[in-house]
Amino acid sequence: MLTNRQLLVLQVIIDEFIQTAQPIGSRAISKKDGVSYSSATIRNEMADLEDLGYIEKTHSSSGRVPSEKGYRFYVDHLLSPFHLSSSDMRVIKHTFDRGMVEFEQVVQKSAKVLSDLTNYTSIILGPEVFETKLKQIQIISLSDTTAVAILVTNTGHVEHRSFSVPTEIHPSDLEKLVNILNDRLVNVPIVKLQEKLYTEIAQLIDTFTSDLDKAYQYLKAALLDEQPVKLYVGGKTNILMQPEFKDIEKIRSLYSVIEREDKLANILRSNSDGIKVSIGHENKIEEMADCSLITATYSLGDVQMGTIALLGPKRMEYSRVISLLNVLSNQLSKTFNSWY
Amino acid sequence: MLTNRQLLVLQVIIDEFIQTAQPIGSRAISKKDGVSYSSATIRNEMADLEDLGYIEKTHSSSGRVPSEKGYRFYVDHLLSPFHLSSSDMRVIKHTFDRGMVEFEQVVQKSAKVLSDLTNYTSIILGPEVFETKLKQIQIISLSDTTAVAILVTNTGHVEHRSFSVPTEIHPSDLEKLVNILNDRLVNVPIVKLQEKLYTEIAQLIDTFTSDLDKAYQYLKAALLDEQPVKLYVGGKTNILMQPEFKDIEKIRSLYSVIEREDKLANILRSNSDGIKVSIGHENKIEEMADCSLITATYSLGDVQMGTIALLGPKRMEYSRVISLLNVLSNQLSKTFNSWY
DNA sequence: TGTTAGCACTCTTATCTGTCGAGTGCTAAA
DNA sequence: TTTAGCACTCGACAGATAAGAGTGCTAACA
Repeated sequence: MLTNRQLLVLQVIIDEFIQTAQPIGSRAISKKDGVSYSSATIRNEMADLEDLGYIEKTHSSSGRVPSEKGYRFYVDHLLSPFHLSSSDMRVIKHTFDRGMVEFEQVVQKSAKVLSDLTNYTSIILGPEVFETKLKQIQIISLSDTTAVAILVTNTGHVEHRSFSVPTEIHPSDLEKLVNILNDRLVNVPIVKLQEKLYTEIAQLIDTFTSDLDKAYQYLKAALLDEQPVKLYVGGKTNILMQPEFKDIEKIRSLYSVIEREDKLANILRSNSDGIKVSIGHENKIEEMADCSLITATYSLGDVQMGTIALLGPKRMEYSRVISLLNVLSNQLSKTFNSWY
Repeated sequence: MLTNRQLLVLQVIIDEFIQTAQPIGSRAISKKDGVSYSSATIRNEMADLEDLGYIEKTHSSSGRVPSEKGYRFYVDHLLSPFHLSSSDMRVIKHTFDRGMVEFEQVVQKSAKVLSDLTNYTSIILGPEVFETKLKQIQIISLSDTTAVAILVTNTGHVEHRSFSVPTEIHPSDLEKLVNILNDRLVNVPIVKLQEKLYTEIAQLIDTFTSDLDKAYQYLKAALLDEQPVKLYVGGKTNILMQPEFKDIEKIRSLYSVIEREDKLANILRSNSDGIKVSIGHENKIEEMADCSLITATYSLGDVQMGTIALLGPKRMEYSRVISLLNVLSNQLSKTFNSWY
């Protein structure tokens, strides 16, 4: 168990390091407001904190910097509830007040606000098709040989696929087919689509002409194409401003992760609920060992819809960032719930 | 007018510098295959080339590097027609052979191929709405208060907007409205949509009930929202590998441009036809003064559809890159033309 | 017993110095 | 016209030195 004084010292070190990114010396701590001990006393405490693994030296005669264990402790026990500055709140309110009606727009603006306010990189995982249901299928012929299929979900999400139509398939067949599909598939969860298409519908189709079957084969291929993950990243270049990333190699390896949207999406998805903080090596991805990732979820009703996250150096303004994510995830949930 | 020997020396310097990124000395040139003069002779020629502004020294006793004027001359006069290696061709063919049917997919894969093959950053400007025509408008109600409007163009492009519907608007009104719109607007160029909506349609609506007018107001707002530019960027991190960008400041300023999609789109749009090379300060954007940008266009029939570009250091493999862009822009045009 | 002052020690950082080598420009000879 | 030779320039690199920040330890003090 840490003594009160040790807690104080640890807190000062981390608070200070978060601001300056420089190792903190005993003298600097003893001169801080609220600290009434001499530098020698502080030195003793620091030696103990180092033994316990909460802080580290960068070299044998340097000041101390927080270790990952130190950050973890800080986040778990030392975080004071933070009140967002009124200017922060104003910016957020202002963003959400201008009555946006489109999903992408809301998410994109949110990502921008987040990265602008924090100078970190924001990542938002768009709504999963999970639990969303099919509202309608439409097929529109563009020419004799091409058509575009449009799927609309109950959340207002639109997916579309162009596909080529062999000339031997008659437009009326397509139309019939779409009617069948709409009959059978409306309100089916998107994740069940594939299954339904392969069993129930396939059987039904069999009872019709072979022309219809051919049309079905084409449409099926178009509909079941893997759907890209919707990921919105804001402020990618903010990372470049952080002094811990003055090394090009680090930037390169980190960017190589950020560009891999599928990987990133998986990481974000792993957060089931609430706010989660991953510090340094707590991140499963080796390349993110120098970063912290803070994720929060937003939802539609009771259904979790997506994830919103901030990626920055381990030396993050945890308190502020967590408050911001809280406010923003609530805003997102509120906005979406107001729509449906 | 440059002598043949000067041409030779200039060519060797640029070829060599493109490969090594190091200043080239007279001795290195004289030892090259195809050069049968002593280093002293080369030195004299180099002094002349420097006076003429084609090459520069990095310091008073260094080897020479090409100047922008030198690159310009190289691109205009010294470029030998380059034949793509068979492996390059294979990669491209392989990408386009797998029967893609969707616009976004094709463009995205193209961007990836380009950046992978060159280790530069590829930028593709998606099809402009210019000249595309409206194929169909659909409105699908999601709930009592929300609906999504879908526009399909003759090029298979799909745009959608969610919007909220006040309860006083009856679904049947919306339906009527859509029928009117489809009647009047199908085959109207997208760029003319706004105009038409404001004049012709507005008048027509006036003759109906005021309910319809209200629905129209809502729909109009949804349809006329500014449409985002479609820009696909591949291999952003490739820039980090170039030795000329080992300085973080340069990366930051360059990335700040790449992230500004609207700005980037404007630059690409300025290329009207064929292949265009912008070297260093020839780029209007100050931040791109250390880069070269090579753009090519692709088209549907006679109509120019979009632009495809590569961004790299001034020290680019111009010959290969130009060939690649040629092949790829043709492939794109061919693919799209085969669809419609 | 907890706290503090003092001091030797360690390590980083910046600056300066001298040396080496690559490359040039010029001159004179072939 | 071409080339060999040579003095000169400049950057890169390796030590050397000094300054400064910070520590750990010991002894004195309350």
